[in-house]
Amino acid sequence: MSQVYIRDFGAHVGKVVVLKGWLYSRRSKGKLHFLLLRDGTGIVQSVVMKGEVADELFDVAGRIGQESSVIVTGVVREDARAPGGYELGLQDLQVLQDVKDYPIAHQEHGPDFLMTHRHLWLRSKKQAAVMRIRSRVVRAIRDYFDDRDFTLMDAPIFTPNACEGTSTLFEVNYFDEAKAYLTQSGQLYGEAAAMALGKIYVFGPVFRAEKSKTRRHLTEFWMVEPEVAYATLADVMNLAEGLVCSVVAEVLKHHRKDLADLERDVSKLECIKAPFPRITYDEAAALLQKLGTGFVYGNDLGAPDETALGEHFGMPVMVHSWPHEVKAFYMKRDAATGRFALGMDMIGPEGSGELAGGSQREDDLDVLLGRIKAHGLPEESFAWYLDLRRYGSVPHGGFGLGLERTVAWICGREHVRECIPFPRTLNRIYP
RNA sequence: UGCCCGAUAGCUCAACGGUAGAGUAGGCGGCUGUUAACCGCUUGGUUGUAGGUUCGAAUCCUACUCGGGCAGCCA
Repeated sequence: MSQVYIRDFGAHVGKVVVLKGWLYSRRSKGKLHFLLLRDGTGIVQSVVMKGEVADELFDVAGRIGQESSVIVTGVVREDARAPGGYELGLQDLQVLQDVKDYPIAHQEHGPDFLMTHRHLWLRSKKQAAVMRIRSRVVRAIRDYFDDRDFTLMDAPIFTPNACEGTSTLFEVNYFDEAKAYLTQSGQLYGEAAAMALGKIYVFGPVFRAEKSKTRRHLTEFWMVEPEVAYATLADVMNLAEGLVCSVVAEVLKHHRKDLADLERDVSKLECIKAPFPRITYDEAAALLQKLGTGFVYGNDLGAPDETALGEHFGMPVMVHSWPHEVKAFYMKRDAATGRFALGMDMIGPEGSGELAGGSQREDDLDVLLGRIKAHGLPEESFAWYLDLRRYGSVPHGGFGLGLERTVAWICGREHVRECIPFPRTLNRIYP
């Protein structure tokens, strides 16, 4: 008789099993207790009937508090009245710790309270479901690239200077008198890696010190950044599209129960199939005029514009060929006019915002050098990056996909702070 | 950083110038199939901080602190 996880109860009907977990909640009815037990893989109802167990054990079952740690022995039964279809007929109960006054109740709580108790909030059904899906998304991302012979090339987290020269960076001390910065993107290192190994991806945490406080922002978040030698903008879009389709399919395949617990409308995910709409910036601008978002041509897309585009298509939409003024210095421009940067933003549906951004990179040494000067960036800091254009430069490109925004979209969560175990935001670094 | 909103019981909220209340959680009791179980009783408060107006302030005013939403910036 050994431990069986709740997830596997269906294969143990009629058998006596041991469940090791915690008391999630209880409903008592006189000579009958219904204990909802959780073990990290799910929640199951355990039935304790007076007369079927020792009186003292029955009393204990009716007394222990929420989140008490318990080891329970019982018979797995199939029963339509039980949530999830299975229940455990309790025979023995061992209490490791009887808990009093667990802070989080089964009721509405405010965000500040929940975030302060994040270490406990993770035990709740929906949060656990989000974390399992997050784990699956990471796995699906890695599988996608690994299956296509990409090499994982981790970029450093300490960097000597800004990667893109735009975002506000977190500054840290780096030994005596030296300053270092937490990376905001592994892209430039990814480009070096792609020149060495052809197809690579960087996957790790990045840091942004901008004082953004919206439901789409974290100061520390995870980003996957593939980079491919000899790739064009179209190749980059194909890769991003394939990745997102694969991730959504994997979540749908393995997490129906979690999505149901999250009350996610899965029809919104089941329709996510290639090809995604691809429109130029100019086409997006014309569409936004028609949709009446107040968009001004020449600007970057604002949050309301992104939401409108996502609503209009009901699919991730890739907006490409941007006025170069609104895009980063390292993006290549179109050969015909030189007006447009060969960049793309993938905008998710349902208000999830920009899920990914990528581009074909500028591969000409002199052009890139000119851009660095024009942007007032310190040339010496980019010496190694310029070497990539000096020694065997080739067309190449890649994108960065925000993990938490992707998870938030798939899980139907309003806020990205629910989509990382311990979020770091403008106003919070505890717990 | 700008604009807006909020802070009252452990938690979620009500009371909007006149004795601070409910639900929930906790405690006690009842109930043999509950699904946020239900029923009865009950503990629980320096109304975020500091000042001001007033006979009287949770309520009106000012500042501060903390938090939330939106925008900008971005993934």
